[in-house]
Amino acid sequence: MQQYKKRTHTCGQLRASDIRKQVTLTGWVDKRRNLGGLIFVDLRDRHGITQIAFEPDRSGACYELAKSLRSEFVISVSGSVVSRPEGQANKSMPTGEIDVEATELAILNKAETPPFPIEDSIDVTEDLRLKYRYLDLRRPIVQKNLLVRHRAYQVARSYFDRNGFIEIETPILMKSTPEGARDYLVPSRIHHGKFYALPQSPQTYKQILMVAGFDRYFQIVKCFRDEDLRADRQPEFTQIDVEMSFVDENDVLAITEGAIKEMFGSVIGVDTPIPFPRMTHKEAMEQFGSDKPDTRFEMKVGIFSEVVAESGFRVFSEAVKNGGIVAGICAPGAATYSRSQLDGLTDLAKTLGAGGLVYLKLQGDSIECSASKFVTAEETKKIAEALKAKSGDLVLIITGPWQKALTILGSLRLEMANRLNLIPHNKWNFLWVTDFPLLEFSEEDKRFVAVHHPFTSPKLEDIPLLDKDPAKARARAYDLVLNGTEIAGGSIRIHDSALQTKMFGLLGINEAEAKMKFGFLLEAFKYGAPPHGGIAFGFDRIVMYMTGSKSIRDVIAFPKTTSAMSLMDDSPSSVDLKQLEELHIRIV
RNA sequence: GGGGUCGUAGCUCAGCUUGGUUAGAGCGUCUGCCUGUCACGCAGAAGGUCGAGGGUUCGAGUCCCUUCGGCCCCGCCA
Repeated sequence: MQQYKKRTHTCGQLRASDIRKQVTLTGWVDKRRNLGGLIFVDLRDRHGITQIAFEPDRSGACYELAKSLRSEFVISVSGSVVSRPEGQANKSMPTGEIDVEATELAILNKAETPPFPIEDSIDVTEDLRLKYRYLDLRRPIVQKNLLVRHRAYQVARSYFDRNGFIEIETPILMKSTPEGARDYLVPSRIHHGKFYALPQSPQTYKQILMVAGFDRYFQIVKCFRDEDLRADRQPEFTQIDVEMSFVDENDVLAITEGAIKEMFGSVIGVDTPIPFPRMTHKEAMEQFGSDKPDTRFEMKVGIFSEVVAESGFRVFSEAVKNGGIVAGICAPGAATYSRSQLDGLTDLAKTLGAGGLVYLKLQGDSIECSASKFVTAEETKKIAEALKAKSGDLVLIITGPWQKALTILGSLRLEMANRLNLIPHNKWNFLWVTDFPLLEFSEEDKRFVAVHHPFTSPKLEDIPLLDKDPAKARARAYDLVLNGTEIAGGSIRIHDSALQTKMFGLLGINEAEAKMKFGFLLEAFKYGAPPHGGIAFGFDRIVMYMTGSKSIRDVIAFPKTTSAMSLMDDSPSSVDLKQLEELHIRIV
């Protein structure tokens, strides 16, 4: 260890107005340029870069020491701020008008050559960045992302505080509950054979906080889900969790809109007009083939089942007869697609679960149909009209059950929009999707499962449907969508013990099981539960959008790979047998 | 669980189709020269378990099998 001079300024701070000041800077050697009799060093900290000049006649002994400097050495440099010679200013740098002419140099730590350069535009594989995350995090662009994240935390906290919300921490070690995502389990040492779970969300706790009378709660909180990963999904992620008492949907939506407006406005200067447009789940599906529609571009889905209900083409008529739909999208200007491109789209549709893909190519007055043997010219004309297709367009048609056919079309819509470059990247399209179905039938489990979660209230007018036709019941649930990504979701909850018990029954959870798994909540509801509802924001995704990142990993300091590994510290990892014994666990 | 794609020098990649001298390039690194560079310049050098294991073959970076890992997607994600 050595004594060294503490910095008087940061590396992004000095300007021409500081000339003749004696200063000390500390930081990392970003670049060194040894011109023989003169050495330049770019010194970097998180605030910026300042050029240090070492001249033999003025710098003396420290010039000799400067010869040994290499990339990423940590140094402390003292000297005077000088103006650069005429014509030598670097206009692309904020500090580019000055140099610090060194008179003292202390090497605080040497460094090995990093496996990749510490700069914004690097071309390396992501696993390397993740393995050396501490070096990746030195890169200005990554630091900027985390600064945006920091600003977003602060704005969110301030907003909810000002609006009367109370920040309360809920347990990380909690009871494992059925329903929903797979839990991460934590074995109990004290209680033989028993396990905690890490929260998928603080859902039950926040509802109980409402029973406790806290009225308005929020928390910026880690959630854990042991499911497969994606570019926008990590096993542990951060939510802004919100719950309010004595509210309806409009109250929650309004608070959320305020939060989003403030966050996007004050963190990245994007003005978001509120209130956001609303669309029912049915509308979203039937127009965009998605429950999180990207409305930055049109190419809406069109359903034309009635046009082809009597078609001689059995694929069409049978689909309608079986209660399904025939629908399509119109890709503008894609009639030039080659056979192999169309085969590629057909393959894509099939991997998404379609039986096949029928297409129409419109060129001039003629319409070429891939099923022209069976589909009449009259029918193709009507289909083209239904989708408002023009000459030069390509129509893609999918048949099948409502949900499935529309979902596939939704994927094709995004695929074609990407291929045809139809997505304007400067738009911020926020959108509420409401009136989700309450339940959906799980073929895997042969029972109904909650679309949102088991505590979501049905729409009041749909409560009678719970007995007659549960699949038709709609939920008091809402999702906030930004440019085709769900960034928040919530609902008005059930606050009545009897209705909650009924809901569990519909989900195939019998009374004994409900009591065992959720007894504490049902019990709490018996002691004066206020009507309540809330929402949770996908914080990482929001920051991803704010920073223009392509992956959630770019806005998380220490993310995991798509196989849920941390390459830097190599977790998960094996543990000592002794640890397992203490936990009464054996690996099989 | 499934599909796609990638893995060769510190890094980014070429070589693989059609097996055959000593596996190449750029960047970086190291050494020398160089007093106004900022992608410094010039000259030279070092640097490889071709992800791992097995197989076919006289011979494998190249062909086959298995496996590990990265990324994207489907399923999954109340």
